[in-house]
Amino acid sequence: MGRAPCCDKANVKRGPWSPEEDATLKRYVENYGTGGNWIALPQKAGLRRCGKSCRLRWLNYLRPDIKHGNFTADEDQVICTLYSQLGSRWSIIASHLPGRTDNDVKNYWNTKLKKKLLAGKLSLLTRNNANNFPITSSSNPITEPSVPPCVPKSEAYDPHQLSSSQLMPMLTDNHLMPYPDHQFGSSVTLDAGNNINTSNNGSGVEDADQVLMGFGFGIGNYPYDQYYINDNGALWYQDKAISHDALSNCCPSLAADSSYVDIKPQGLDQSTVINQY
DNA sequence: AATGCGATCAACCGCGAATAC
DNA sequence: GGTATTCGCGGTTGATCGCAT
Repeated sequence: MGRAPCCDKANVKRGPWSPEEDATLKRYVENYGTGGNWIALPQKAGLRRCGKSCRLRWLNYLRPDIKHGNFTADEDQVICTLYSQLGSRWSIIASHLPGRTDNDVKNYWNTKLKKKLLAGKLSLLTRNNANNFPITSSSNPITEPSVPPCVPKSEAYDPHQLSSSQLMPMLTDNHLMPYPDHQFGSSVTLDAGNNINTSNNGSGVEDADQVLMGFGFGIGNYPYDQYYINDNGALWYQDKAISHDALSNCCPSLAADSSYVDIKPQGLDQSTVINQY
């Protein structure tokens, strides 16, 4: 047996809302509220609409203090930063932008912001703005390292946009050190205070684009799905760490960052790096 | 002026989560 | 504890608009 439909599709109107319908819905919600039941609302309000349609119309268009269009540079940066850390959690991203709806942010990202980034016209995740969000690590940093914020600590860092062809040489075996016992993954959750928490999920798998974007590398199609970047800037792929030499070749200012952990000459293993730095 | 096409964005759909019974 | 109902979310669709040809 399939899922019961939320309304009688044959008897509800679909498509764009008329000004009269908008006025009816607005008047009803302002006078009586939703009553905690969107499904029953259209009948009470005298609308031939599905309850879900009413809810969407109210939340995305009619409710007070909604802003449409004209995203600012600051808002761009917030969206990029949070997307790099959370992925397509549009409702959470929108909650950091007063007056913006998840639908608006999603549309803006899909139609404009993504293209801006691909064209290299927008920088991603500086350390300063990364620290503006209430992101905390929820678990033991040794066994369950956090992913975001995954940027080095120096204030002098400028985000880089690297093409895949620039990045790939960093990720070849010639530049990697093997640590076969360690693989990490993470998940992102919200706590009761609506703070973003990251934690290990045990899978050892990350979305490569997401973390690389968080590191300032821009969007690309990287054929890698297992890596970890620690809070101090050590960049790992699968169970290996990228060498300082490799990083110097394609991302000099990041390699020059004094807080970047160059583990190769020191012969450190991953847990030591995480413990010490 | 007519047509084609890409960009935009409002709206819909289906699913999982949360809640009610 | 199980089932039904509702909510909220993210992915997708399709109508509309503006621009190029």
